[in-house]
Amino acid sequence: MLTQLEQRILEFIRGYIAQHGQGPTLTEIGTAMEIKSKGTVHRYVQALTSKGALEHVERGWRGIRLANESQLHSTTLPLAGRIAAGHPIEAIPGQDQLDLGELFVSDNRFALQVKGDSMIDIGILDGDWVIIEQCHTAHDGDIVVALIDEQDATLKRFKRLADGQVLLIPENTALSPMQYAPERVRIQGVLMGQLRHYA
Amino acid sequence: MLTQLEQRILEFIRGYIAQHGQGPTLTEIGTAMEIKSKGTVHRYVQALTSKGALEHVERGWRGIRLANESQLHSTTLPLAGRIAAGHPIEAIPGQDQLDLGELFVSDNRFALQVKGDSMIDIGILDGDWVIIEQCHTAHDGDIVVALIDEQDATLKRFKRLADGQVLLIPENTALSPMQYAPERVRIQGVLMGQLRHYA
DNA sequence: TTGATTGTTCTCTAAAAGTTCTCTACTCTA
DNA sequence: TAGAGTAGAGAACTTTTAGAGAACAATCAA
Repeated sequence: MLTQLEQRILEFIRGYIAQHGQGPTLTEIGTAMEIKSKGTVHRYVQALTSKGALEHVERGWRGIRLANESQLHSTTLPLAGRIAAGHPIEAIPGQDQLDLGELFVSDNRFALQVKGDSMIDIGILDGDWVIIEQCHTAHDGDIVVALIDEQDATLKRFKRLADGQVLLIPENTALSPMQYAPERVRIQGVLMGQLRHYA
Repeated sequence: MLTQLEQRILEFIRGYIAQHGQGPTLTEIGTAMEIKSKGTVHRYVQALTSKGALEHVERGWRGIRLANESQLHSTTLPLAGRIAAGHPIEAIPGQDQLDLGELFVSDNRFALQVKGDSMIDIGILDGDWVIIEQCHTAHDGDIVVALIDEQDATLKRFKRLADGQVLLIPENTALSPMQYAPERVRIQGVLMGQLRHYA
Protein backbone atom coordinates (compact mmCIF):
# COMPACT_ATOMS: atom_id res chain seq x y z
CA MET A 1 0.00 0.00 0.00
CA LEU A 2 1.90 3.02 -1.23
CA THR A 3 0.61 6.54 -1.24
CA GLN A 4 0.55 8.37 -4.54
CA LEU A 5 3.68 10.36 -3.81
CA GLU A 6 5.51 7.27 -2.59
CA GLN A 7 4.56 5.65 -5.86
CA ARG A 8 5.92 8.57 -7.84
CA ILE A 9 9.15 8.58 -5.89
CA LEU A 10 9.57 4.86 -6.40
CA GLU A 11 9.10 5.28 -10.12
CA PHE A 12 11.59 8.10 -10.21
CA ILE A 13 14.15 5.99 -8.39
CA ARG A 14 13.51 3.07 -10.69
CA GLY A 15 14.00 5.27 -13.71
CA TYR A 16 17.11 6.88 -12.28
CA ILE A 17 18.71 3.52 -11.58
CA ALA A 18 17.80 2.29 -15.04
CA GLN A 19 19.42 5.36 -16.56
CA HIS A 20 22.46 5.90 -14.37
CA GLY A 21 23.13 2.47 -12.94
CA GLN A 22 23.11 3.77 -9.39
CA GLY A 23 20.65 5.30 -7.03
CA PRO A 24 19.93 9.01 -6.78
CA THR A 25 20.87 11.18 -3.83
CA LEU A 26 18.21 12.55 -1.52
CA THR A 27 18.71 16.00 -2.98
CA GLU A 28 18.19 14.69 -6.50
CA ILE A 29 14.97 13.00 -5.50
CA GLY A 30 13.90 16.19 -3.80
CA THR A 31 14.57 18.26 -6.89
CA ALA A 32 12.62 15.89 -9.08
CA MET A 33 9.69 15.80 -6.69
CA GLU A 34 9.85 19.49 -5.89
CA ILE A 35 10.57 18.86 -2.24
CA LYS A 36 13.18 21.22 -0.89
CA SER A 37 13.99 19.41 2.30
CA LYS A 38 16.37 16.48 2.45
CA GLY A 39 14.79 15.44 5.70
CA THR A 40 11.39 15.00 4.13
CA VAL A 41 12.79 12.99 1.26
CA HIS A 42 14.63 10.84 3.73
CA ARG A 43 11.37 10.11 5.48
CA TYR A 44 9.85 8.93 2.20
CA VAL A 45 12.79 6.70 1.46
CA GLN A 46 12.47 5.18 4.90
CA ALA A 47 8.76 4.63 4.39
CA LEU A 48 9.41 2.88 1.09
CA THR A 49 12.11 0.79 2.71
CA SER A 50 9.89 -0.30 5.56
CA LYS A 51 7.15 -1.13 3.13
CA GLY A 52 9.56 -3.39 1.31
CA ALA A 53 9.68 -1.47 -1.94
CA LEU A 54 13.30 -0.39 -1.55
CA GLU A 55 16.42 -1.69 0.04
CA HIS A 56 18.50 0.93 1.66
CA VAL A 57 22.19 0.45 2.30
CA GLU A 58 23.07 2.58 5.29
CA ARG A 59 26.45 4.15 5.47
CA GLY A 60 27.20 5.32 2.01
CA TRP A 61 26.07 7.68 -0.65
CA ARG A 62 23.53 6.66 -3.22
CA GLY A 63 22.78 3.65 -1.11
CA ILE A 64 19.31 3.07 -2.52
CA ARG A 65 18.63 -0.24 -4.19
CA LEU A 66 15.45 -1.65 -5.60
CA ALA A 67 14.06 -4.47 -3.54
CA ASN A 68 13.60 -7.76 -5.28
CA GLU A 69 10.24 -7.31 -6.80
CA SER A 70 8.93 -10.82 -6.62
CA GLN A 71 7.54 -10.14 -3.19
CA LEU A 72 6.11 -6.87 -4.29
CA HIS A 73 4.31 -8.25 -7.29
CA SER A 74 0.68 -7.52 -7.21
CA THR A 75 -1.64 -10.32 -7.94
CA THR A 76 -4.16 -8.32 -9.93
CA LEU A 77 -4.23 -7.22 -13.52
CA PRO A 78 -6.33 -4.41 -14.91
CA LEU A 79 -9.00 -5.50 -17.30
CA ALA A 80 -8.85 -3.95 -20.70
CA GLY A 81 -12.06 -2.03 -20.36
CA ARG A 82 -10.22 0.55 -18.40
CA ILE A 83 -7.16 0.74 -20.60
CA ALA A 84 -8.68 0.92 -24.03
CA ALA A 85 -11.02 3.67 -22.98
CA GLY A 86 -13.08 4.87 -25.87
CA HIS A 87 -12.18 1.91 -27.96
CA PRO A 88 -13.86 -1.18 -29.11
CA ILE A 89 -12.67 -3.64 -26.54
CA GLU A 90 -15.85 -3.89 -24.59
CA ALA A 91 -15.75 -3.51 -20.84
CA ILE A 92 -16.81 -6.32 -18.61
CA PRO A 93 -19.60 -4.98 -16.44
CA GLY A 94 -19.04 -4.95 -12.71
CA GLN A 95 -15.47 -6.09 -12.96
CA ASP A 96 -12.38 -4.14 -13.75
CA GLN A 97 -9.67 -6.17 -12.10
CA LEU A 98 -8.61 -9.74 -12.61
CA ASP A 99 -7.16 -11.24 -9.46
CA LEU A 100 -4.99 -14.21 -10.28
CA GLY A 101 -4.61 -15.17 -6.64
CA GLU A 102 -8.32 -15.19 -6.07
CA LEU A 103 -8.92 -17.10 -9.26
CA PHE A 104 -6.33 -19.79 -8.87
CA VAL A 105 -4.66 -19.90 -5.50
CA SER A 106 -6.05 -21.82 -2.62
CA ASP A 107 -4.67 -23.99 0.15
CA ASN A 108 -5.34 -27.31 -1.44
CA ARG A 109 -4.19 -26.52 -4.94
CA PHE A 110 -0.97 -27.10 -6.76
CA ALA A 111 0.46 -26.61 -10.21
CA LEU A 112 1.64 -29.16 -12.72
CA GLN A 113 3.31 -28.85 -16.06
CA VAL A 114 1.70 -30.84 -18.81
CA LYS A 115 3.69 -33.06 -21.11
CA GLY A 116 2.21 -34.51 -24.22
CA ASP A 117 -0.72 -33.83 -26.45
CA SER A 118 -3.43 -35.91 -24.89
CA MET A 119 -5.65 -32.94 -23.97
CA ILE A 120 -4.97 -30.84 -26.99
CA ASP A 121 -8.58 -30.68 -28.18
CA ILE A 122 -9.61 -28.64 -25.15
CA GLY A 123 -6.68 -26.30 -25.51
CA ILE A 124 -4.24 -27.84 -23.05
CA LEU A 125 -0.96 -28.04 -24.87
CA ASP A 126 2.44 -29.56 -24.20
CA GLY A 127 4.22 -27.35 -21.69
CA ASP A 128 1.13 -25.66 -20.29
CA TRP A 129 0.60 -25.34 -16.57
CA VAL A 130 -2.50 -26.77 -15.00
CA ILE A 131 -3.83 -25.98 -11.56
CA ILE A 132 -5.16 -28.94 -9.69
CA GLU A 133 -7.33 -29.01 -6.62
CA GLN A 134 -6.55 -31.98 -4.47
CA CYS A 135 -9.38 -34.40 -3.88
CA HIS A 136 -9.97 -38.11 -4.00
CA THR A 137 -13.23 -38.41 -5.83
CA ALA A 138 -14.51 -37.04 -9.09
CA HIS A 139 -17.74 -36.68 -11.02
CA ASP A 140 -18.36 -37.81 -14.54
CA GLY A 141 -16.92 -35.29 -16.92
CA ASP A 142 -14.36 -33.84 -14.54
CA ILE A 143 -10.85 -33.61 -15.77
CA VAL A 144 -8.67 -35.34 -13.21
CA VAL A 145 -5.13 -36.20 -12.35
CA ALA A 146 -5.25 -39.94 -11.88
CA LEU A 147 -2.60 -42.30 -10.64
CA ILE A 148 -2.79 -45.68 -12.31
CA ASP A 149 -1.42 -48.74 -10.52
CA GLU A 150 0.29 -46.35 -8.08
CA GLN A 151 2.70 -45.64 -10.87
CA ASP A 152 1.65 -43.48 -13.76
CA ALA A 153 0.05 -40.09 -13.31
CA THR A 154 -2.05 -38.78 -16.10
CA LEU A 155 -4.45 -35.96 -16.90
CA LYS A 156 -7.69 -37.19 -18.44
CA ARG A 157 -11.42 -36.69 -18.46
CA PHE A 158 -13.09 -38.99 -15.95
CA LYS A 159 -16.13 -41.20 -16.45
CA ARG A 160 -17.48 -44.04 -14.38
CA LEU A 161 -19.18 -46.81 -16.33
CA ALA A 162 -22.31 -48.66 -15.30
CA ASP A 163 -20.31 -51.74 -14.26
CA GLY A 164 -18.06 -49.66 -11.98
CA GLN A 165 -15.14 -49.60 -14.34
CA VAL A 166 -13.39 -46.26 -14.79
CA LEU A 167 -12.91 -44.66 -18.18
CA LEU A 168 -10.13 -42.15 -18.70
CA ILE A 169 -10.73 -40.16 -21.85
CA PRO A 170 -8.03 -38.19 -23.59
CA GLU A 171 -9.21 -35.02 -25.31
CA ASN A 172 -7.46 -35.82 -28.54
CA THR A 173 -9.27 -37.42 -31.40
CA ALA A 174 -6.11 -39.34 -32.29
CA LEU A 175 -6.12 -41.18 -28.96
CA SER A 176 -8.55 -43.68 -27.48
CA PRO A 177 -10.10 -43.82 -24.02
CA MET A 178 -8.62 -46.32 -21.57
CA GLN A 179 -10.66 -48.47 -19.25
CA TYR A 180 -9.51 -49.59 -15.81
CA ALA A 181 -10.78 -51.48 -12.82
CA PRO A 182 -11.63 -48.92 -10.13
CA GLU A 183 -9.02 -50.21 -7.67
CA ARG A 184 -6.27 -49.49 -10.19
CA VAL A 185 -7.13 -45.78 -10.42
CA ARG A 186 -6.53 -43.27 -7.67
CA ILE A 187 -7.78 -39.72 -8.15
CA GLN A 188 -5.28 -37.13 -7.03
CA GLY A 189 -7.15 -33.99 -7.94
CA VAL A 190 -9.37 -32.22 -10.42
CA LEU A 191 -8.51 -29.52 -12.91
CA MET A 192 -9.36 -25.98 -11.84
CA GLY A 193 -7.34 -23.90 -14.23
CA GLN A 194 -4.83 -23.80 -16.99
CA LEU A 195 -2.23 -21.25 -17.89
CA ARG A 196 0.47 -20.68 -20.42
CA HIS A 197 3.35 -18.27 -20.54
CA TYR A 198 4.70 -16.93 -23.79
CA ALA A 199 8.36 -15.95 -23.79
CA MET B 1 -29.31 -3.82 5.19
CA LEU B 2 -27.89 -0.73 3.59
CA THR B 3 -29.83 2.30 2.52
CA GLN B 4 -29.58 3.39 -1.07
CA LEU B 5 -27.10 6.14 -0.37
CA GLU B 6 -24.98 3.90 1.83
CA GLN B 7 -24.88 1.47 -1.06
CA ARG B 8 -23.72 4.20 -3.42
CA ILE B 9 -21.05 5.35 -1.02
CA LEU B 10 -19.81 1.81 -0.59
CA GLU B 11 -19.63 1.41 -4.36
CA PHE B 12 -17.69 4.62 -4.65
CA ILE B 13 -15.22 3.56 -1.98
CA ARG B 14 -14.75 0.20 -3.60
CA GLY B 15 -14.06 1.81 -6.94
CA TYR B 16 -11.72 4.35 -5.44
CA ILE B 17 -9.68 1.68 -3.72
CA ALA B 18 -9.54 -0.40 -6.88
CA GLN B 19 -8.26 2.59 -8.79
CA HIS B 20 -5.96 4.25 -6.29
CA GLY B 21 -4.95 1.41 -4.02
CA GLN B 22 -6.01 3.32 -0.95
CA GLY B 23 -9.14 4.69 0.56
CA PRO B 24 -10.64 8.10 -0.17
CA THR B 25 -10.83 10.96 2.30
CA LEU B 26 -14.14 12.08 3.72
CA THR B 27 -14.02 15.20 1.60
CA GLU B 28 -13.46 13.16 -1.55
CA ILE B 29 -16.44 10.97 -0.73
CA GLY B 30 -18.45 14.09 -0.06
CA THR B 31 -17.53 15.63 -3.38
CA ALA B 32 -18.47 12.50 -5.26
CA MET B 33 -21.76 12.13 -3.43
CA GLU B 34 -22.54 15.84 -3.51
CA ILE B 35 -22.55 16.09 0.24
CA LYS B 36 -20.87 19.24 1.41
CA SER B 37 -20.38 18.37 5.03
CA LYS B 38 -17.54 16.19 6.26
CA GLY B 39 -19.55 15.48 9.36
CA THR B 40 -22.38 13.93 7.42
CA VAL B 41 -20.03 11.78 5.39
CA HIS B 42 -18.39 10.70 8.59
CA ARG B 43 -21.73 9.54 9.88
CA TYR B 44 -22.24 7.40 6.79
CA VAL B 45 -18.83 5.87 7.09
CA GLN B 46 -19.55 5.03 10.70
CA ALA B 47 -22.85 3.50 9.74
CA LEU B 48 -21.18 1.36 7.08
CA THR B 49 -18.52 0.36 9.58
CA SER B 50 -21.01 -0.67 12.23
CA LYS B 51 -22.96 -2.60 9.64
CA GLY B 52 -19.81 -4.48 8.81
CA ALA B 53 -19.41 -3.27 5.25
CA LEU B 54 -16.24 -1.31 5.95
CA GLU B 55 -13.33 -1.44 8.28
CA HIS B 56 -12.26 1.90 9.54
CA VAL B 57 -8.84 2.54 10.99
CA GLU B 58 -9.27 5.43 13.39
CA ARG B 59 -6.57 7.96 13.79
CA GLY B 60 -5.14 8.32 10.36
CA TRP B 61 -5.90 9.65 6.95
CA ARG B 62 -7.47 7.49 4.32
CA GLY B 63 -8.07 4.89 6.97
CA ILE B 64 -10.98 3.26 5.19
CA ARG B 65 -10.62 -0.37 4.25
CA LEU B 66 -13.04 -2.80 2.71
CA ALA B 67 -14.24 -5.41 5.13
CA ASN B 68 -14.45 -9.13 4.46
CA GLU B 69 -12.62 -8.62 1.16
CA SER B 70 -10.42 -11.63 1.77
CA GLN B 71 -7.04 -10.25 2.61
CA LEU B 72 -4.56 -10.37 -0.21
CA HIS B 73 -4.46 -13.77 -1.73
CA SER B 74 -1.16 -15.44 -2.01
CA THR B 75 0.18 -15.45 -5.49
CA THR B 76 2.22 -18.64 -5.40
CA LEU B 77 1.26 -22.24 -5.93
CA PRO B 78 3.24 -25.29 -4.89
CA LEU B 79 4.68 -27.06 -7.85
CA ALA B 80 4.13 -30.77 -8.05
CA GLY B 81 6.16 -31.51 -11.11
CA ARG B 82 5.47 -32.69 -14.58
CA ILE B 83 2.64 -34.89 -15.50
CA ALA B 84 2.72 -36.99 -18.60
CA ALA B 85 0.59 -39.54 -20.15
CA GLY B 86 2.06 -42.81 -19.10
CA HIS B 87 4.61 -41.51 -16.64
CA PRO B 88 4.70 -40.71 -12.96
CA ILE B 89 4.86 -37.11 -11.86
CA GLU B 90 8.42 -36.07 -12.01
CA ALA B 91 9.76 -33.26 -9.92
CA ILE B 92 11.12 -30.21 -11.67
CA PRO B 93 14.63 -29.57 -10.45
CA GLY B 94 15.43 -26.22 -8.92
CA GLN B 95 11.89 -24.98 -8.77
CA ASP B 96 9.19 -25.78 -6.30
CA GLN B 97 6.93 -22.74 -6.44
CA LEU B 98 5.04 -21.16 -9.27
CA ASP B 99 4.53 -17.44 -8.76
CA LEU B 100 1.62 -16.19 -10.81
CA GLY B 101 2.37 -12.56 -10.01
CA GLU B 102 5.95 -12.86 -11.16
CA LEU B 103 4.93 -14.72 -14.26
CA PHE B 104 2.10 -12.55 -15.40
CA VAL B 105 1.78 -9.28 -13.55
CA SER B 106 3.65 -6.18 -14.53
CA ASP B 107 2.92 -2.49 -14.73
CA ASN B 108 2.23 -2.37 -18.41
CA ARG B 109 0.12 -5.47 -18.73
CA PHE B 110 -3.58 -6.01 -18.79
CA ALA B 111 -5.99 -8.87 -19.23
CA LEU B 112 -8.53 -9.47 -21.96
CA GLN B 113 -11.16 -12.08 -22.39
CA VAL B 114 -11.09 -13.78 -25.75
CA LYS B 115 -14.19 -14.06 -27.82
CA GLY B 116 -14.36 -16.36 -30.77
CA ASP B 117 -12.38 -19.25 -32.09
CA SER B 118 -9.82 -17.56 -34.26
CA MET B 119 -6.83 -18.74 -32.18
CA ILE B 120 -8.10 -22.18 -31.38
CA ASP B 121 -5.24 -24.03 -33.03
CA ILE B 122 -2.76 -22.72 -30.51
CA GLY B 123 -4.98 -23.54 -27.59
CA ILE B 124 -6.65 -20.17 -27.03
CA LEU B 125 -10.33 -20.86 -26.73
CA ASP B 126 -13.46 -18.76 -26.54
CA GLY B 127 -13.71 -17.34 -23.03
CA ASP B 128 -10.03 -17.71 -22.15
CA TRP B 129 -8.14 -14.84 -20.59
CA VAL B 130 -5.08 -13.48 -22.30
CA ILE B 131 -2.45 -11.27 -20.75
CA ILE B 132 -1.24 -8.48 -22.98
CA GLU B 133 1.81 -6.33 -22.61
CA GLN B 134 1.22 -2.87 -23.98
CA CYS B 135 3.45 -1.82 -26.83
CA HIS B 136 3.08 -0.22 -30.22
CA THR B 137 5.31 -2.32 -32.39
CA ALA B 138 5.60 -6.02 -32.99
CA HIS B 139 7.92 -8.51 -34.65
CA ASP B 140 6.96 -11.07 -37.22
CA GLY B 141 5.36 -14.02 -35.53
CA ASP B 142 4.25 -12.15 -32.42
CA ILE B 143 0.66 -12.57 -31.40
CA VAL B 144 -0.76 -9.10 -31.05
CA VAL B 145 -3.85 -7.19 -30.10
CA ALA B 146 -4.43 -4.99 -33.12
CA LEU B 147 -6.91 -2.22 -33.62
CA ILE B 148 -8.13 -2.07 -37.19
CA ASP B 149 -9.41 1.26 -38.54
CA GLU B 150 -9.54 2.49 -34.92
CA GLN B 151 -12.55 0.30 -34.56
CA ASP B 152 -12.18 -3.41 -34.21
CA ALA B 153 -9.78 -5.00 -31.78
CA THR B 154 -8.58 -8.45 -32.62
CA LEU B 155 -6.06 -11.01 -31.46
CA LYS B 156 -3.97 -12.39 -34.32
CA ARG B 157 -0.49 -13.45 -35.28
CA PHE B 158 1.40 -10.55 -36.83
CA LYS B 159 3.45 -10.55 -39.99
CA ARG B 160 4.79 -7.71 -42.08
CA LEU B 161 5.01 -8.37 -45.80
CA ALA B 162 7.78 -7.25 -48.10
CA ASP B 163 5.65 -4.47 -49.55
CA GLY B 164 4.91 -3.08 -46.09
CA GLN B 165 1.42 -4.46 -45.86
CA VAL B 166 0.46 -6.09 -42.61
CA LEU B 167 -0.83 -9.63 -42.43
CA LEU B 168 -2.96 -10.69 -39.48
CA ILE B 169 -3.11 -14.45 -39.28
CA PRO B 170 -5.75 -16.33 -37.30
CA GLU B 171 -4.58 -19.60 -35.80
CA ASN B 172 -7.52 -21.53 -37.08
CA THR B 173 -7.28 -23.58 -40.24
CA ALA B 174 -10.89 -22.69 -41.03
CA LEU B 175 -10.08 -18.99 -41.26
CA SER B 176 -7.91 -17.03 -43.68
CA PRO B 177 -5.29 -14.39 -42.99
CA MET B 178 -6.32 -10.79 -43.57
CA GLN B 179 -4.13 -8.20 -45.21
CA TYR B 180 -4.19 -4.50 -44.35
CA ALA B 181 -2.40 -1.32 -45.24
CA PRO B 182 -0.09 -0.48 -42.36
CA GLU B 183 -1.85 2.76 -41.46
CA ARG B 184 -5.08 0.89 -40.85
CA VAL B 185 -3.56 -1.29 -38.14
CA ARG B 186 -2.54 -0.07 -34.72
CA ILE B 187 -0.76 -2.49 -32.39
CA GLN B 188 -2.01 -2.26 -28.85
CA GLY B 189 0.07 -4.98 -27.26
CA VAL B 190 1.58 -8.43 -27.57
CA LEU B 191 0.49 -11.66 -26.00
CA MET B 192 2.43 -12.68 -22.89
CA GLY B 193 0.22 -15.30 -21.35
CA GLN B 194 -3.02 -17.14 -21.46
CA LEU B 195 -5.16 -18.60 -18.73
CA ARG B 196 -8.38 -20.41 -18.28
CA HIS B 197 -10.53 -21.06 -15.28
CA TYR B 198 -12.65 -24.15 -14.95
CA ALA B 199 -15.73 -23.79 -12.82
C1' DT C 1 44.05 15.51 5.83
C1' DT C 2 40.61 18.51 4.53
C1' DG C 3 36.52 20.27 2.90
C1' DA C 4 32.48 19.72 0.34
C1' DT C 5 28.82 16.62 -0.23
C1' DT C 6 25.60 13.35 1.50
C1' DG C 7 22.86 11.03 4.93
C1' DT C 8 20.46 11.19 9.58
C1' DT C 9 17.85 13.03 13.22
C1' DC C 10 15.55 16.55 15.14
C1' DT C 11 11.95 20.25 15.89
C1' DC C 12 8.63 23.50 14.16
C1' DT C 13 4.71 25.01 11.41
C1' DA C 14 0.93 24.98 8.43
C1' DA C 15 -2.30 22.50 6.04
C1' DA C 16 -5.30 18.75 5.68
C1' DA C 17 -8.06 15.23 7.60
C1' DG C 18 -10.85 13.18 11.14
C1' DT C 19 -14.19 13.79 15.07
C1' DT C 20 -17.83 15.65 17.66
C1' DC C 21 -21.14 18.83 18.16
C1' DT C 22 -25.38 21.70 17.32
C1' DC C 23 -28.79 23.66 14.33
C1' DT C 24 -32.18 23.54 10.75
C1' DA C 25 -35.21 21.64 7.38
C1' DC C 26 -37.76 17.97 5.89
C1' DT C 27 -40.65 13.72 6.01
C1' DC C 28 -43.45 10.48 8.08
C1' DT C 29 -46.80 8.99 11.36
C1' DA C 30 -50.11 8.99 15.02
C1' DT D 1 -51.02 19.24 13.90
C1' DA D 2 -47.39 17.79 17.03
C1' DG D 3 -43.68 14.90 17.73
C1' DA D 4 -40.18 11.67 16.34
C1' DG D 5 -36.81 10.57 13.27
C1' DT D 6 -33.57 11.58 9.52
C1' DA D 7 -30.38 14.09 6.60
C1' DG D 8 -27.46 17.75 5.55
C1' DA D 9 -24.78 22.01 6.80
C1' DG D 10 -21.35 23.76 9.18
C1' DA D 11 -18.72 25.25 13.30
C1' DA D 12 -15.21 23.96 16.65
C1' DC D 13 -11.94 21.02 17.92
C1' DT D 14 -8.24 17.31 17.80
C1' DT D 15 -5.08 14.56 15.32
C1' DT D 16 -2.22 13.42 11.55
C1' DT D 17 0.68 14.48 7.88
C1' DA D 18 3.94 16.96 4.86
C1' DG D 19 7.37 20.09 4.15
C1' DA D 20 11.07 23.24 5.79
C1' DG D 21 15.12 23.77 7.84
C1' DA D 22 18.70 23.41 11.41
C1' DA D 23 22.27 20.68 13.45
C1' DC D 24 25.23 17.03 13.24
C1' DA D 25 27.50 12.70 11.59
C1' DA D 26 29.27 10.01 7.90
C1' DT D 27 31.36 9.63 3.46
C1' DC D 28 34.03 10.56 -0.54
C1' DA D 29 37.49 12.81 -3.42
C1' DA D 30 41.29 15.62 -4.11
